[in-house]
Amino acid sequence: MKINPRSHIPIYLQIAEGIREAVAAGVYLIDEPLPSLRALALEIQVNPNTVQRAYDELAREGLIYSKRGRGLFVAEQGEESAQSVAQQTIAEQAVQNAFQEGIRAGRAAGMTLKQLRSLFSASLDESTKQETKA
Amino acid sequence: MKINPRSHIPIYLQIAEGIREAVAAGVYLIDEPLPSLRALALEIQVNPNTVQRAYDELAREGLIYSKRGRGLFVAEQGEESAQSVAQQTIAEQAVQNAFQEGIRAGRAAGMTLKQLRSLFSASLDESTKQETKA
DNA sequence: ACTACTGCATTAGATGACTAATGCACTAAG
DNA sequence: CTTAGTGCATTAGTCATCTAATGCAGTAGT
Repeated sequence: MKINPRSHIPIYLQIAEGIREAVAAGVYLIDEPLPSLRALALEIQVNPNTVQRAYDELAREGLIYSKRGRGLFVAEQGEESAQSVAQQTIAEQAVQNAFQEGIRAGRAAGMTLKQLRSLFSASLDESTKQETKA
Repeated sequence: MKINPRSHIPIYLQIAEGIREAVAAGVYLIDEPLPSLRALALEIQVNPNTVQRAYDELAREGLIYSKRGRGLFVAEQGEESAQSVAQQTIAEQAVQNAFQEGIRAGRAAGMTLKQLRSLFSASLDESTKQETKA
């Protein structure tokens, strides 16, 4: 798993995404153990609490479950859930943060919801254009 | 001007919006003085620095200009800018920048356009909710 | 010059998000 | 029972954002 400590995206969200992708890819199977807090923390050179927070996030999503003293495991609906939601929740946080920042700025500037929606569509068009010239 | 100190929207942005609306409504005319920092601060029961920050924001947008020792004044393009474009040019860029950042992050994570639109709607709901609480 | 107003700069306090340090409680193998 | 592993709770440190306290510097009327 690759972690960028200098990213503006919080480490715990990067970790969560990494696990989510791995589960979706079938690296960890249902009811099989995930890397322990300390093991993963050691691997990516971060505090176990940060890994814990990532696992908390995934547990809140129902992707995994934990047994005290045992370890962390992929939940029943974990794999499919990870596949469908997959890379949605890392962004669900990061993307929504960006969106809300824009919304906040817009509303503070007196924009209506309609205007904001219009701007979003325009932004979407802009982005999809640029995508083809890569 | 109505200010909600308990809103999640920073006070200085609320003030900026209030001034912007007033300028757009023709309450303050071109090259006419705006309320002084302290006067406005006293009126809405807030620190002059907070008002200053609001005026800084508007000055950065080109809506107003300041003369040290004299006061703050509506810029030439201030009124029209506030009416038609203002909330749709400078602010538009800021908003679109935020949106596109979110879109970029989302697409990098493999999201579809549909998912992005859904997330945007969710963000919009979130933002409008928090606006009314207390 | 004095005075009373301006905007502005510097500094500090309050709050929230993120990460780390440390220790507790539980489980299982020996 | 001891031990080495587990997850988890508590606390603290760091950083950015927002707001306030205070003082400086410019302008104009008297």
